[in-house]
Amino acid sequence: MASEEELIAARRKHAAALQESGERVFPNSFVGDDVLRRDVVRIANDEAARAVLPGEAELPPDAAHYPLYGRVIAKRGPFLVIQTPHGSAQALVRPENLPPEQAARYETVDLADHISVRGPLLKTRTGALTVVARSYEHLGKALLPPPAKWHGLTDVELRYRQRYVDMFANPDVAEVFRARSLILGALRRFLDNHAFLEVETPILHSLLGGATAKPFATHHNALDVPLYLRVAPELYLKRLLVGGFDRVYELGRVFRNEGVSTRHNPEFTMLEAYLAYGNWETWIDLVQRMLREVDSELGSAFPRFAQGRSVTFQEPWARVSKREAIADRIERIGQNDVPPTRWSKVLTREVIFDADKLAAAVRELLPSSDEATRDALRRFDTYGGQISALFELIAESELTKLYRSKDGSQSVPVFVTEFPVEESPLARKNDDDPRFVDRFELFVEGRELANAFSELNDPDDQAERFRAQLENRERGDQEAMDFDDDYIRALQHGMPPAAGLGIGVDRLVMSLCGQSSIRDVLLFPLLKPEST
RNA sequence: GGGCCAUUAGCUCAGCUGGUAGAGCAGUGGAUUCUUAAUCCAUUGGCCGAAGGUUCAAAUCCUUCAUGGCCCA
Repeated sequence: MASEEELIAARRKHAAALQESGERVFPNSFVGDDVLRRDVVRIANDEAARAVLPGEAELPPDAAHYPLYGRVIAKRGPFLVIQTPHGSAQALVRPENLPPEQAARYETVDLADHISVRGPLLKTRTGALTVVARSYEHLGKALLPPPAKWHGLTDVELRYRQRYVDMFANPDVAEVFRARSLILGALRRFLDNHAFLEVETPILHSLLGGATAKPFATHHNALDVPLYLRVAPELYLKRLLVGGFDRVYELGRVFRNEGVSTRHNPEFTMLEAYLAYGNWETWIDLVQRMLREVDSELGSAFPRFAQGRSVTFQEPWARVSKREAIADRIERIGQNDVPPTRWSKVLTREVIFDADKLAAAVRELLPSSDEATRDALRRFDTYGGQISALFELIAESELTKLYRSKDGSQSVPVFVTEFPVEESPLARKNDDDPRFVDRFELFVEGRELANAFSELNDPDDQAERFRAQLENRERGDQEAMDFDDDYIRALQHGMPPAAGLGIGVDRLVMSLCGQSSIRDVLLFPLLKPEST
């Protein structure tokens, strides 16, 4: 008997035997004592604490009994290994030491069942802690067989589709999600401590805005209106600045109707925070302090995630304009594996910083460029647009090589500034150079992790930008924003000078926990429906 | 959207230029009962992702499709 059906049949047979013994297959009367259980598991995994346990010979007859309950993950001789949220510990179960009806129930135990034992603690001959079962209780049946104990579950698709199995079969996986929870808590703690108010704004939007992205469309039946799942909470959060909340943040899900990849999931978690009476440079300071605090908290609770990382948050971060980054990238070819580029023939620092010379250089290289490069450079026919395109084409991928820690062993986070006004429809223009907006993006390990800018609070300018978005849409841009009349009205009531920050929380968790795929930091990443 | 790779027992994997499908774990029966992937003996278990094609013969070669992974856009 060993096809899947037969494996299940064997377990159902055990379940039936339990039932006949007078026990429920899925009882619910057990109440755990997690404080004591936690102690047991702590001692089991702490060599110094184990050392003082008595051996079986010196076990006093009145020794205190401790509980151990959870999922049975291995049977070794007379021992059961029991998995708990705090780690694993083992129990020594000798049927002859149990009341007969409990011994009979122990006969029905299968791997992956939930059980509980109570008994004194002792040190085995090999120095391991064991709970000597003086009582045994069945708590719940697993009707399906668990994955192989040694290899765990490695089939990636099965891991994502059956995350519940992945979590108990691969304890490292569960650890990432505990770390994720801590990171979210640390972000909240930092913002709460800096007078930010956590708010919740609508996820169902009737207008498309706050980011340029394709939305998911849905429909409200009773009102008979079309709705979108939000692509960003931005415009609602800024309405709150008008309303008089100086510092707000929202940590929540946004939805973008795009492809999936190692860096993209259609729903992902975004932190957006807004502060009034400050500007984008306020965020340069605050976001460094915030991420360093989060990093430190993670490092103390989960040291393994802080070790061997390719990026450090604790050393000074880099800050460069896109023009400087392009110039650095050209000038440092050959250093630290920065590769050559055909653009080095026409680009020098002088050319990059001169609109006319840059345009001439682009004209020179454009005809011999591939299609993707030509598309990128033609997207915005302006100096700022070309700077932005060149940054993405040649500099962005090299950031981790260009900006390093003091000893060169790790990359550092990089603030990239200088965004053309055309690609920042909600950001305030720079006072000295209106071709650009007051904005940065933060790159960590070459991935865009955060984005911040001074908020546009001039309603007339904002209305202009919305109109430009509508023109983009007429030219076929499916990601263009709607014209939001109510948002303009809000700005007309006066929004204080302000700046906002957005952080891709999933990408932050990826960097902090050393995970290379976004699916490894999402409990249930989007997959195509299982075929039947 | 493009390229490459994968899909064989519940899980993890072998299976050579084509010749009737294998192991470990798990399961079952027994032994053992201080083990650390427990051990020992015996034993069960397969639509070889799906559909076509080539062939005397296909897990193996070809085509298409499905699902997933990695890289690129």
